[in-house]
Amino acid sequence: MLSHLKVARLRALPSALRLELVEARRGRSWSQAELGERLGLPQTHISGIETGKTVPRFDTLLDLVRVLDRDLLLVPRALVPAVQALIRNHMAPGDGEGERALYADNEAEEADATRSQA
Amino acid sequence: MLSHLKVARLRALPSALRLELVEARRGRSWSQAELGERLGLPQTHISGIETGKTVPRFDTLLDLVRVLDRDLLLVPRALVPAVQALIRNHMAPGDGEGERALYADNEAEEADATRSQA
DNA sequence: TTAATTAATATGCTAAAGTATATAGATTAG
DNA sequence: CTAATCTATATACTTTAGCATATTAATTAA
Repeated sequence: MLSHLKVARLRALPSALRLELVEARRGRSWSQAELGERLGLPQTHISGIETGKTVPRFDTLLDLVRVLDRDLLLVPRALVPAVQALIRNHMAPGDGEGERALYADNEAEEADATRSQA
Repeated sequence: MLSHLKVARLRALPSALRLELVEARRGRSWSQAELGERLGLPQTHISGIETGKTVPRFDTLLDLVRVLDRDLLLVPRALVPAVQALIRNHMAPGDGEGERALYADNEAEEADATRSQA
């Protein structure tokens, strides 16, 4: 039964994505409190998201990335590498803006693999 | 017009995204229960997400789209149109799969509860 | 018609997101 | 040094995602 691979649930946002968020915020010289004000979120929540303490709802994360001039797009798996290349190409090499990587794959990160099946 | 509008919080996933999820699932001839089994989610939860009753956490939505052979990518705003074009181009016209639109912008969903109660 | 499948809804519950506040540990400016 | 800023953490509280279950309605087939 190899088609029964259960998806390991993330316990936090992928570190690459979190890094992107922090870099984008700092690239604008915004403090966590400043970013929170623009979103109507407390500074503590921004901290929790950036440090991986909480997994935000999709709407929360969407608001967050949009304030940082980004968007979350639904992309067919087959096109992911192409989109990644597009983004990398767009980012000037050695850009001081802190625009670098994009969040791509699972990375397993700190997934809680333990899930008792009935 | 006024430039700095407060970010209106989504009360549900954008309808375009929800539509994509439903079409992708049906394209694979999966019932809500079948999809839920693969994710470890109850059918009722799938229903709630698809109908806009609940906003899933990011990890939940990520699991969901990945089972449907898609991914959520963080894309710089300036590149959103290019990525959209890339996706549209990739979708062959008349493709048997339910691959059509992609989720793009806010759309001002609002998602007022459609109370079709009896 | 009956029976099975699919999807939506309702209730109750638990876990966690989200809010508000205060504060400690850094860092930087004075 | 003090003072201010930024970030992480802690506590308490409210809201809601998520889980389990049952039910309703609509569809589909026999």
